[in-house]
Amino acid sequence: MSQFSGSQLSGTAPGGGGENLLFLTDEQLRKGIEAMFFAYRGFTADPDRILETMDYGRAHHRAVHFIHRSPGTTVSNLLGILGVTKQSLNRVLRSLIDDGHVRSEKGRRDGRERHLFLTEKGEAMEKSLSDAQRARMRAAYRAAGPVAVQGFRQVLEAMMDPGLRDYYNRLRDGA
Amino acid sequence: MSQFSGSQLSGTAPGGGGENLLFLTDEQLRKGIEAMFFAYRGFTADPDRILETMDYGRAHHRAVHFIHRSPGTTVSNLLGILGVTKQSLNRVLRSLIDDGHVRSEKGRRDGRERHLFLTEKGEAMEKSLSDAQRARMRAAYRAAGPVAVQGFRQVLEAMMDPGLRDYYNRLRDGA
DNA sequence: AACTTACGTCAGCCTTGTTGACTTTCCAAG
DNA sequence: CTTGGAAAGTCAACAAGGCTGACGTAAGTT
Repeated sequence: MSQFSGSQLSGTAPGGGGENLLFLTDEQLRKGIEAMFFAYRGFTADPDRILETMDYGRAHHRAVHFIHRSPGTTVSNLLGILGVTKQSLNRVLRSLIDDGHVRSEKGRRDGRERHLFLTEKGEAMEKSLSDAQRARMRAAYRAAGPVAVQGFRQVLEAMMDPGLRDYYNRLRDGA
Repeated sequence: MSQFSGSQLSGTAPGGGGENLLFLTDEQLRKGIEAMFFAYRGFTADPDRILETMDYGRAHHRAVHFIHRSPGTTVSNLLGILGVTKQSLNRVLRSLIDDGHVRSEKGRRDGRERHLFLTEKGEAMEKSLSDAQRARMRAAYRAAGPVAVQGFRQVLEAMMDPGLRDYYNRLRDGA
């Protein structure tokens, strides 16, 4: 019915030479804030359900995701990405290593560093988690269409803190 | 430089009559997942900094946001939106009421219900929190442009759980 | 009168974050 | 070679914010 009431989203200034001057009312921004809140709930819901069947939490998922993404990454690198203390990360890493999901390897160039890898078992777990999460992403992408997806990524990127945006882009361009 | 490497995002099937058949590789979906993760960090960073100066956390922010949004909402309504237990919400609500940020009013039609409102003090706090959050949203929206914003909202909406999407749309159409 | 709903609250538990302190290992600069 | 500092691991203690279970009370509903 009133599905088009959503298109009060934005516009260019009247008589404003077509430049990028948006009318962003507090209400429109509030809707965006709520969209982030509700969408993030959906975003984490599927993996959360799987995780709780194996005594892990979101913290484990995050670690596993980024170790999968950057095999051989170091602990301090991971600390920077995840933005937690080493004590907090260590607890999570400890249980992942003890359960045989993650392997920690002393650095050859720099012996202080530990390089982190997923074991076969860990890769399997990562796959089951990310399959669930990707399924929802795929459905959302399909429903919204390619143009929307492009915009989605642009806004999210603009929302990141600069340091993390750099990290994100490094991943993006394949590292 | 390689900013156009991001446009491997999606496409329609070759020879596929222009329908909505997207090529969504696991890699592309993974980028979306990471974008959500990093963007959400940015999204909460500013209010988090303010909250910690007043002994509140994200849980308080969420409650205050939705009470501001729907003044007079009931406890059980809020429980549904936030997806937490009443014990958990009550702890947060208790402190907000004790500190004079929230007012709880016995329902006149149904005396079992408690209707929640922000006090003046509560409204002021809400404003300071949402000003910070909106500033980032506004910057991101400006940077990405109106078309991107439209897509951003579409994808997020498609990512929500159906129940929350309904709630979101009810808010959206002004309730 | 009996049942149900909405709310509040007590007690206890878990995860995941925090700080602070201390140790071991190891690279690198003086 | 020594020393300073970085990377990592660990111990202890604590807090926020989730959870379950149980119980009580007020107020509608049948």
